[in-house]
Amino acid sequence: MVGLHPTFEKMVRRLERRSPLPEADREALLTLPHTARKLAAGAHIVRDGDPAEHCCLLLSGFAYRYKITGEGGRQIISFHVASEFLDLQNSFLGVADHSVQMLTEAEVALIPSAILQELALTRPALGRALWIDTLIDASIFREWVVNVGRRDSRARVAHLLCEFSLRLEAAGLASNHHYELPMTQEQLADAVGLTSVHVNRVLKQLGEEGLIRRDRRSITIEDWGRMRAAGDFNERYLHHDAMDGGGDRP
Amino acid sequence: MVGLHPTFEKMVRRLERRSPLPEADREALLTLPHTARKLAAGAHIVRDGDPAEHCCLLLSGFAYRYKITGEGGRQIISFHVASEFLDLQNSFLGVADHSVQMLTEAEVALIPSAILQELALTRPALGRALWIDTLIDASIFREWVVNVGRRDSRARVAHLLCEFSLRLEAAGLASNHHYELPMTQEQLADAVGLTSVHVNRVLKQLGEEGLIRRDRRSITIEDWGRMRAAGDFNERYLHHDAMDGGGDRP
DNA sequence: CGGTCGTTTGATTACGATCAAACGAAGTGG
DNA sequence: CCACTTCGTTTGATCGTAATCAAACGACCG
Repeated sequence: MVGLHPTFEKMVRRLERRSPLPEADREALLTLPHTARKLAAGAHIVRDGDPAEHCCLLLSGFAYRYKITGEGGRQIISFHVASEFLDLQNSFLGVADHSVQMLTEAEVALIPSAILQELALTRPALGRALWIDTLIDASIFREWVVNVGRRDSRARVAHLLCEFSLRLEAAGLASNHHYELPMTQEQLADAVGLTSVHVNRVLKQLGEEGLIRRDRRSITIEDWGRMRAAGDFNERYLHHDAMDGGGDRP
Repeated sequence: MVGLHPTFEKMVRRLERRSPLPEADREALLTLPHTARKLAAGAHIVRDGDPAEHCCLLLSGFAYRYKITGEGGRQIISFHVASEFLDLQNSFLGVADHSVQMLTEAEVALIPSAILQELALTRPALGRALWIDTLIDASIFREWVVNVGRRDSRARVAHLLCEFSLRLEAAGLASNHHYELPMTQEQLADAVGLTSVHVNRVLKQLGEEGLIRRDRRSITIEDWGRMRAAGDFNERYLHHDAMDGGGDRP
């Protein structure tokens, strides 16, 4: 470990937004033993069925999780931006039940699962913060079940674009509902359970309706109110607002 | 609290299957302060938007989580059987982002979130066991995203029936792939993102193919191998096999 | 300047939704 | 005990959204 990547501090700040950390815990996170690695777009960090030996912190770039069905279809399960843990999910459960792949060129820090578990279980405040982090992931999964299960194509795509807008903004990668989509329409399609052809048509329609403007892969949500309505989007599930969790007794 | 409901012990055994607990932790779980309550089918234990003050252990019966879309559609997000916690998900995140409703008449134990959090954070082995519990929930959510996102109607229904078979068996409520479905076809439909009419047709077809036999709401999976194939079902995501989590260092 | 990958558009198909109605089982009250 | 109601299941007919098949177009790269 040579020189600490600045994203570590971003990660700590992100965790602290939910649950304050004592100085010692912050320090423990910043001195986490790890191996930094640079990965090309498309590289896998975990494959379905792998033993989960290390947990992966995304230092830069984007990644996504997915599963492949028996028919060969791909369903993308979540997207991740820098400063997020890719694998707290798998690392407590011996074997990975899904794959994680880089969406763009990216840097990651591999942290031995055992070390992170040790920290999470012996430092209550840190345990709480990390637990909340995985619960928010789970909350997003739930919303995605709803998205692919009960919304029509227009709403699905609009919903995803709204989610990106808020998550990228929180990560400092978007402002004024304007951002660069780091993925192809095919990947978008695999996230919302449609075909890329149909996603393309929906994007076109959203443009014609004046809800979004596109230029290459940059997206601008022109009318947030109508877009929220189109996507049946309610940001509560992101739990971006800080959190006391109803937990600290008076 | 008068007399301990036997399901508490079942819950402890369930948690221990994943991560062994010291006697003190087991004791702490069994002496958890709580309010027992009997609920009618259809009663809500949490509503979307409620503050999450207590965590709910299901003592008997069945329950499910769901969200309602702006269009009025309902998506069921998970089902739960006795001895499962209904609300570890919400209880660390101040506000519930989905509703939980009883599928059948049921008994529940309401446990103050703060108490459970306290235990989970100060007792490492217990924290680990509960954390794994929520991670398995999350794993099921991921599989459901795949199910509704990328499988056709026959596979979706078959998959859900396979999942029930294993989960009910683990809970002692099924054997030989035979069990009583505790829900209507409409609820089934809302879980797989189809209409009840179509679910009915799929069930009929699965029967004609000799994959299942039905009598009222009892289901028998006649040919587990073909049913698994039909549902593209791989039980790994249930993480029923015990677990060391790759975590305990040698 | 090809060559590859992703986007865009068109034509046709098909799966599951919707609308509608009959049927069956369980529960209620006269 | 039998009408009567209610809720869930089953079946049929038609409709519509998104999939599929196919091809052209555009951007970026070696």
